[in-house]
Amino acid sequence: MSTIADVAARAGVSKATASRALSGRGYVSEDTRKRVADAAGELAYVAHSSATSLATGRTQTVGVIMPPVDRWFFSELLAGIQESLFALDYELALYGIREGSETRERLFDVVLPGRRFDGIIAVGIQPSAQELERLHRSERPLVSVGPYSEGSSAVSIDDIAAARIATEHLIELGHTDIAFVGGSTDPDHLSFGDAQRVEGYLEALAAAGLEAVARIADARPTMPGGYAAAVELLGDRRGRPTAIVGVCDETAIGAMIAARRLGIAVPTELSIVGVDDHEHAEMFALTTIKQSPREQGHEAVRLLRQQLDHPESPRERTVTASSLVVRSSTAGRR
Amino acid sequence: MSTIADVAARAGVSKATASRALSGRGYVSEDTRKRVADAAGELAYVAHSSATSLATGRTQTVGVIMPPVDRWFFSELLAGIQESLFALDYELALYGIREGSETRERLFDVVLPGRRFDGIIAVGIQPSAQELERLHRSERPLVSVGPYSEGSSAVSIDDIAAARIATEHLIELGHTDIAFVGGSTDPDHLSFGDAQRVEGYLEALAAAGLEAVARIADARPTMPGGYAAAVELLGDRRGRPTAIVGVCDETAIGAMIAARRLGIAVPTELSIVGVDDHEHAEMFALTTIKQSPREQGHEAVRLLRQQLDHPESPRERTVTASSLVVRSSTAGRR
DNA sequence: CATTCCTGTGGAACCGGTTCCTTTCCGTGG
DNA sequence: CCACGGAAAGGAACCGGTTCCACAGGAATG
Repeated sequence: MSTIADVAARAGVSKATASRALSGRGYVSEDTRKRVADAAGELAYVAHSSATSLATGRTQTVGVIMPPVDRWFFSELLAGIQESLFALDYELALYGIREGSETRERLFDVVLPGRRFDGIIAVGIQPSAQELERLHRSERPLVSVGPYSEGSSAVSIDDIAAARIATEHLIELGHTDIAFVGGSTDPDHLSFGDAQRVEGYLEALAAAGLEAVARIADARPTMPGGYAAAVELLGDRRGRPTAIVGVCDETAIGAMIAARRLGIAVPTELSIVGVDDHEHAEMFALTTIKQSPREQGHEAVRLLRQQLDHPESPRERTVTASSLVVRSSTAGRR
Repeated sequence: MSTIADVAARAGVSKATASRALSGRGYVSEDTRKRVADAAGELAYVAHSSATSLATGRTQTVGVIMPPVDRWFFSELLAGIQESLFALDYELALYGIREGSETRERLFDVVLPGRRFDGIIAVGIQPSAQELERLHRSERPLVSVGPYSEGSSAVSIDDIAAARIATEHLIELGHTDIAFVGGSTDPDHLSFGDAQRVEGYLEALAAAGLEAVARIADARPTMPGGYAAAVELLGDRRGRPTAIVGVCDETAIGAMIAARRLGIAVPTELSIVGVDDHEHAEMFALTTIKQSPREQGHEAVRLLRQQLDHPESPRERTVTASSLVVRSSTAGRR
């Protein structure tokens, strides 16, 4: 492995000049620049990243803190972040967060102050006041995706609006008995965005004077979760709702499959609407609210870069639009 | 941000002693060690990772090269890798590979020689001879998951056996007209493991003297992919097969849903078997071949660590077992 | 013609750790 | 009593870059 000293020697210049020639900063004659470039090429020289980081104070790495990527939304988001970072020549250090706070502690106590990265994208976590304080002291810009924290940039969907629009769509179709699948009585078990979706559902009902009939079924935000919850919800033939709002498309699709198994026709006997526009939504002809997690990933990187390049620029908050996509899982109430 | 010099000054010792006290290497009196530890605690000292890397030549980072995590298998695998690396105090640098080889080139030309990580886990890619050569020259251990390359450790499922067992199961049930969903006529479009699954299917048929009736339907390894292929395959009422092997569970589930839509009863009129034991397999009562991608992730890290700690140790190849899980999507031929 | 400015380059310091080498001190064995 | 060995600690070199500063030479300006 060759070092910049080797390159300099071969090109017959000093280390300083070689460094300038390669980075393009400072005065170097065209002739010298070329000689250095050739020497570097011949030696297949690549700068040692740790040395560069130590000297410059920048690591060209972004830390991404994220829940398990087993949900479509997160995997798409990660793909978006990856694409954008790659285009900007940044590395991506991935940190998973699980239930146990052990991970989280170590992240904030050791990893962050280790100055391993220039900035952070935190997905779906709301840092505590103490954690925010640490972040702030570490002087590293943070962009959160999902929850919004004072003093940092954020990109989020308006989860309240999304669920409200979904619910309103059903109300407009004449439904009055609309259940929500995917809530949780345990607030710790409900992600920030999912909690807001519950809220949006309740808002829409209240606006239509239907708050009294609100029904929230617990379910994990997965297809089996939606399936199980729907089996229970729809089991009672007379008491069952005429429409369902799923906390996300996975849940909605699970409910849809449950309905089919129970012999309940969708959409004639039961309307279902989801949120996300999951890649499977089209196959199931699911009416849903479209989000673009991949684009949110791009946006998160854009915001982070803004702060990396211009540390004094104001924090921004991007709220991405969501739109209703009507397919064939919803129909007017008979 | 405090440095080790600050800690040393506060504890009244030299940098060298402070370093030894904190790392636990070399002679330090118990008394001094404690003073240094206290000083470090008071200053909330955390070593600068770039400085440590530069000095030691180790980055405590593992590069993970992986296809998009939108398939369940890969997201589980990633989760497994993450868990194990975290437990070992290693960072995880994630690199996505997409169709375009641009990513791949940059990876091998710039990222690898930049000595950003101590070792690599490559998932589902078969490095070219030239790439292997580079890897070898960079002296960084490689563990591949999936394809096996000469001179590196690998963890893989026996994909051939998996598909063979699935197909044999159907043959034992009396099926003779068994289609495979999820092949591809374009070999570039078929991952290494998926190609082996096609092979296993053909092997089983051949062993039963059924090679003449082999039918391979093109489909992407996703639920919609399986759905679309199955709709076409099952559309012809008289020519349709009595059993289907899916290249993976997603495809198999897609086929299952297609069958239901077409009014074909599973398993009485059509048996379906998948490969993976996807988290949704149970909900669909899908008979399948169980893999444990998460454990494969753990295993990959174990193999890598082996090489990091003992560079001269022989390369290992782990082939994880797969077992048939019979649920209710398969039945004897009527 | 003297001053100033700008370009091009090299020497040396620096980033923040780790580690080699040396010195001092003390206890032990011959 | 002296030689020796091991514990404890410090000084300095080193890892491989970047950048500050000094300096030389030529062009432009007054």
